Amino acid sequence: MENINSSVEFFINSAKFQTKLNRRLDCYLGGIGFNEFIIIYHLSQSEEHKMRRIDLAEKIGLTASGVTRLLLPMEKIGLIKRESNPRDARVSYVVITSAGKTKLAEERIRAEALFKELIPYQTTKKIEELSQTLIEIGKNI
Amino acid sequence: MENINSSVEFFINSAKFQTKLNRRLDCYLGGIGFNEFIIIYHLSQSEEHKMRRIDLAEKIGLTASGVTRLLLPMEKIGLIKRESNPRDARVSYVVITSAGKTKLAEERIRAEALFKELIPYQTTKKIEELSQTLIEIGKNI
DNA sequence: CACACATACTTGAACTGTCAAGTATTTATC
DNA sequence: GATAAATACTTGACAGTTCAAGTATGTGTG
Repeated sequence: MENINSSVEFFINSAKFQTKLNRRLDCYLGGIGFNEFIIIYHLSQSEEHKMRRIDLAEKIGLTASGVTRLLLPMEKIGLIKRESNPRDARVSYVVITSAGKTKLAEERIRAEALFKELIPYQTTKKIEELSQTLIEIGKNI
Repeated sequence: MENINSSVEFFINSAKFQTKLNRRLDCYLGGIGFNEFIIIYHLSQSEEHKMRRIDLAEKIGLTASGVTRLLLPMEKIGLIKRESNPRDARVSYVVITSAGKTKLAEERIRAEALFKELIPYQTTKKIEELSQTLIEIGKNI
């Protein structure tokens, strides 16, 4: 198969993969969607457990408005809260709450169990390499 | 970094990658979305250039209802048409029209140009490997 | 043959995320 | 220090997709 053709097939495969995965994850995780999981995951990894909305958007690949809308229900159920920046009134930080941390710990176990099930044992090594390739391509998008 | 953790990161990366790509593609292609492109692509690859809706759904990873709704506007602008199956009245085939083939040829050039731009030359080989791994994992979802 | 079950598709209601435009604030320039 | 441009975020209108339920048709079994 020629090169260019295989690149089209790759992007088609990848779209299918993600569509199916999102659907599976959204009903698999307990009451939160995959993107909500990703948000509390990134928050927990960040210094001081807080991030600016715009940085969160960049981190997860959504638009700023997507983040605004995603955070709304998360704030309502208390997974995150907002905190203002005294030096810049435009900014409002997203802070993970302790309820959010608890939720993350729970869902992380579920997510890891699913991922382990999905990834065939012998490809575990490849995954890290492939992950890196996705990051590389992602930079160009 | 431990294995399980890296699997979480892989799925997070992959989600980000796809979110960004979809956004980019949907405004890049001329008037059709990526999924519409994928549909006419698969139709053109299939025998007799037609498929059952349910098979199309499986092929692209959407639900049956997603396909119904995606095809509606495509039929309206004449990229595809429907054809009934004389042996089974439940089925309605999706057939690519000649306008659809023309559109595919046009958009395929645009898509290939973008993909070529996105994929760094030296990773072309890795892409095929990645593609294969995604298919493998996709089977388990 | 009748009946239950399976399959193919569609539809209403809801959800998620986009874009474009709007607000508020900060930074840079003259 | 006034004004223009940039930045951070929100909002209204809308597109795309899901789920659950509904319709129509087909298949298998006693």
